[in-house]
Amino acid sequence: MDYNKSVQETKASVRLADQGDERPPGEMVVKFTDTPVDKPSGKVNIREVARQAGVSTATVSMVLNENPRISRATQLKVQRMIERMGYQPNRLAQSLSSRYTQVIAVLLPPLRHALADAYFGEIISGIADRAGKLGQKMIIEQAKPQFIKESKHIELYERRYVDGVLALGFNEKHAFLRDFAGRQYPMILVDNRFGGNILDCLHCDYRGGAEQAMNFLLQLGHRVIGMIYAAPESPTARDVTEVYARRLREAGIAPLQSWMSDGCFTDEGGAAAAGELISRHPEMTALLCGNDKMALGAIRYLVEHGHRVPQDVSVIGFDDLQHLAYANPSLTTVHLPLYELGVLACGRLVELIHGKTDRVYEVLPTHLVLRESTGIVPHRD
Amino acid sequence: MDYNKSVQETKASVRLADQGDERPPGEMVVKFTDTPVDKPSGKVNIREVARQAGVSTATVSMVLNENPRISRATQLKVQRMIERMGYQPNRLAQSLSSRYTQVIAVLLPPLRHALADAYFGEIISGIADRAGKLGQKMIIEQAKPQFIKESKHIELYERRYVDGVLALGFNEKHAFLRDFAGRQYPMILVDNRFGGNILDCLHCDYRGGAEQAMNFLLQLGHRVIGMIYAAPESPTARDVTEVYARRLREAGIAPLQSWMSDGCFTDEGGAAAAGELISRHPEMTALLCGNDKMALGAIRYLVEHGHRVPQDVSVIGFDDLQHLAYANPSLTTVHLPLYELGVLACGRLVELIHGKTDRVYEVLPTHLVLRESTGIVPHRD
DNA sequence: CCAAACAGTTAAACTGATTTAACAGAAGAG
DNA sequence: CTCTTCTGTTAAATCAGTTTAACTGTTTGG
Repeated sequence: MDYNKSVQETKASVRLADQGDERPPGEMVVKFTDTPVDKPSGKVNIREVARQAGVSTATVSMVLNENPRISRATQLKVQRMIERMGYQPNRLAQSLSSRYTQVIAVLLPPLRHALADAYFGEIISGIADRAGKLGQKMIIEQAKPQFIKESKHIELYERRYVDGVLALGFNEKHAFLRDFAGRQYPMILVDNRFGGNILDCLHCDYRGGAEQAMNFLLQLGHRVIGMIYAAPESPTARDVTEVYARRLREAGIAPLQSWMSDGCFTDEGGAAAAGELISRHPEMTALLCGNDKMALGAIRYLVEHGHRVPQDVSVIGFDDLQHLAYANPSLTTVHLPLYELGVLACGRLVELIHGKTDRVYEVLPTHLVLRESTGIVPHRD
Repeated sequence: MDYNKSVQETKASVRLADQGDERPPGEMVVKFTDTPVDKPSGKVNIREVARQAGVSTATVSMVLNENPRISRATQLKVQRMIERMGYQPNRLAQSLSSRYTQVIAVLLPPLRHALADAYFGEIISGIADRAGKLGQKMIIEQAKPQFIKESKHIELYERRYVDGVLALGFNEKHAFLRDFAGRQYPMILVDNRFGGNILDCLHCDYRGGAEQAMNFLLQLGHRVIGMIYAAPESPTARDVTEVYARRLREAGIAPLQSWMSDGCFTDEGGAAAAGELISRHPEMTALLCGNDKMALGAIRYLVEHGHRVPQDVSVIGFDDLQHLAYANPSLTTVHLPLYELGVLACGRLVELIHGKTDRVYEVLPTHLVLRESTGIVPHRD
């Protein structure tokens, strides 16, 4: 039957007038007006497009979604009409009826200014670029205690805000991550791993980076090497301290517990830790730092207290943040491919969302970048 | 319809149970006592809640939206049921029928790693915090050329992705901003203004900051003061150069065009510009820089080429980025209240979205932060 | 030549909320 | 003892899409 013929010319008022008489459900009633084909005023929706193109909304929807069951002729006809009317599908309606919101969330720890942190910024940059290419929008959310307490991380899915989450800067202490163990809600833990391999995750090769850094310091002749670590509950952070201790022992050096100090991943913490280590062990000639910020703080402390870097003390960081190449002295550091990590994480997450079931676990290679903050061990009498 | 039936089956509604229908009570009991009130399986939607609570979906919706027309008794009854069933309204459906998506977008310029930039990060941090408190989600979008060409910035509204946009890091060169002049789409230009006051905007008091910086340098005895600027198409950036030139003239100094160089807002650019200025004018004793990054680059160049900072050359930046207090030397800089700017911008945007019509235009106070990169003019023979 | 397979399209049933006009019942006014 | 007003609640329309079963024609196979 021709669709056009089945259309009845009915006005809204008419329709209301005869609503009493139990129309058979099969009969379709469509408003039909004699307006010109183009209707510049008012919002265009799929029904309007369908009417003007002389097809059903199902057809328009299928054209929109490139369903192969639509013939080339119909496809062109509808596409032209979409073009002419400047129609753009309402994505709320699309998401409501399809299974996907096309939005992912980036979850950050509740640090004061997490977004101003170059470490997170670099990863998010990668995520954003990839998300854009995959047609995903990205929302950013900070996991404040209140947020977790109210299970807002699950609400993100349940209320259909997002299809998936990328969690940055969390570790095994963050118990809420266990809510994702069932894989009911697509989530990838970025730049860390989780005990028992119960979560999908991706991280940089901190172990390899630490290995390179320690080899370099040992080659330069350093023996009394301190370590400014942070977040011992983080597996990747522990990787660094483990390699640090192992390489020292392998070099015939017995590291003391007092060679290590917690710098809390901050500049202030790094400075304080450096102060502690140097006053405990004035003979210390090198410091391995868990991130660039702490390294910066450490250098700041050392220089302020009359130790030259690198002539008296060498310092190595982790991260390779952009502008620290411009610090004075510029920082020798382990380069972490944070941008690439973001890109990869986003891609993998979208795969998970679309039903891929393989456990995500990848480790991205790192390498040492030599700059000015390291030098050969000073000769002392 | 089935709604009425379900009302009768509900024990809670005693009032309704004995109304007109004259059914034998046995029948009602038999029918539905085997269905527990809680239905753990399957998604709960508003219809399910309404049925279990013995009310209509309209009532549940009104309870959800705290409509005062609902009686206290009904409100409590429904709220308890919502609690019991763990119901959470689908926000896609809510947004589809209400006028609001409860999402705002942060639009960033197409810089390589804009998100890793502390300047943007600080503002976004403020936006995120405020947005969270106002129940808004925040999506982040980079305005690549392709994005603008395809009018995706308008699509954000038309396809109901967002209710409003905060534009960061744009200036008068960015023609797409004119699309917002009609105020049809709520948008606030953050940390800049736009010719003819045709856009809502908020920015820091660059003029006042520049004034303080110049006064300080002049007080220290500096006469030959260079300026590393950037983005001359940006009104707020021009504020700084204008004040720079004016204050010099007011101090009886005639600044040359060659005292200024473009540093492109980057470390590299700052270093290059410093090199240019110092080689053109070896007698230069101070540099005013348009942002902290360029100041950092400039210091780096100077130190590398045997100029001591601040003994030979003083350097002042703009921004007051967190970690530059830990640089060596630490940076004297004009503090911009970027976090607060973000907080305010978000608040104002939400007001616009909710129909406020006053033109937004505010200027936030700035102040000079004294650190180590500035000192009195060196004595030369 | 008839039945089965196939291609293209549509009607109708979803998705899950909000909103408005209508309505029933109680209270207050005359 | 009516008539009006006020309150609280509901039915039904609406937002704007997707999806599926069913329904035409048209080929193709036996």
